[in-house]
Amino acid sequence: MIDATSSATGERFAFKLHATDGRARRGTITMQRGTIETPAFMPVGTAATVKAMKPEAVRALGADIILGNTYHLMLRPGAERMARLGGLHRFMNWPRPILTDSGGYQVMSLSDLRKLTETGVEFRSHLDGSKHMLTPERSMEIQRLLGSDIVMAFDECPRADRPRDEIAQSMELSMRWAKRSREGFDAGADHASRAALFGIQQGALDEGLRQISADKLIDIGFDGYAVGGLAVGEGQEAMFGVLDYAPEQLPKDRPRYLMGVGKPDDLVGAVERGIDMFDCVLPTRSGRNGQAFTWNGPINLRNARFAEDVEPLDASSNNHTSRTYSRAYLHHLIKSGEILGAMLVTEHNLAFYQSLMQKMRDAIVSGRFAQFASDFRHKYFETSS
RNA sequence: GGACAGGUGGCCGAGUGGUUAAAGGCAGCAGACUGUAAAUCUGCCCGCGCAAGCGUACGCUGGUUCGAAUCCAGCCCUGUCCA
Repeated sequence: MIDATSSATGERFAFKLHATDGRARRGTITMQRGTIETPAFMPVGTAATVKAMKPEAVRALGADIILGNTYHLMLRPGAERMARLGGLHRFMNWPRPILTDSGGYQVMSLSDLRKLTETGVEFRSHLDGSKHMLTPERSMEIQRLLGSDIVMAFDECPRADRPRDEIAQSMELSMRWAKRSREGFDAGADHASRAALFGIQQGALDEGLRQISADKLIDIGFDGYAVGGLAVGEGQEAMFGVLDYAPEQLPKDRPRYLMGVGKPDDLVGAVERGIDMFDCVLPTRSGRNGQAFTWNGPINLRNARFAEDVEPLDASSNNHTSRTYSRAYLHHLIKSGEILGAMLVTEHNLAFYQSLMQKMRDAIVSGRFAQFASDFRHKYFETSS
């Protein structure tokens, strides 16, 4: 039984639902390093940094939790070294909760550099070609050495366009790995008494496979449940199709985490369907590439139309950067390859994402989520500003 | 005045007889990015045309040749050096 047991310094993991509106949920996750207001967006900090952002600035924008990555940190600086340095939180000066991905995504994204077997995955480092074995047990150990608060089970994230029998086999493998992840996590008793473990549902676009996967995960028992294997090229319509049933296949009293999603309109549609947590590289990566998210849709600040646009990105924002620097200036910085351009647009995008989550949380509490979603889409998909 | 070196598409710069509307880079104009191998990647980039295609192009003028950015002559210009 995976209960939200207390330890000496407070609750290990507790999820409380405060309000629902349709299928949308408003809740709070309480952990020793802090609370997480849901629906939550978690900025991605793969290599012990939310790129172009100081951690204190990430926090100031409203993030309660960020992501780290097992695979990348295993290669550099190394899990054992990280442990000697006092763990990821101290290392990067982020004292709040950190969720670490298990390396499962790299099984797909680095598919040319790895060999997959029942035991696990042998990676050839994209940095120096050295060989590294990642198994469910080793992934759990690395995440323990990092000092992760929310540990993700080690899974295989297949492309959604694979044939059904391949998807089925992959899902079954991920479920066997989920069991081994559970056992590996529990073996690190001291860490397990402070951290949480999430399972990851697979099954691509197949409702039956998704159900089997959910049942197996529930049988193993996790603190939270992720919907994995989406936003990997299937398109929003297909993704929403899965989200019409997948969240309800998972326990109501546990957080549901949609991994790797997404665009602002993806987030709205997913919250609408019962998702509580998200992470995505889009606000940070797009920020570095000159794309800014606005309430009137995304804009590409490289475009010539912004060269003399004195308007800020969002005059109504409570974020200083968003309402201060002109589009013309950001256009100039991005086109010039100046570091500050990446920093400012990243900050704006993260502020926009956190603001979007805050608005969704407020809308759920006040029972007007459907109206909010409708208004959001109306503005977002109108002709852009 | 003389000796070398050189003048290529917005810029830099390959190309030394046909496969060249002319490599590559930059700049420019767009697009993409979803558990980060990404401050990255892709497309367009002489004019007209939806296109097939047509027209104009490698300092200028003339010549050699079936064919010239490429060879020859004269001229103009730039750089370095010598007087």
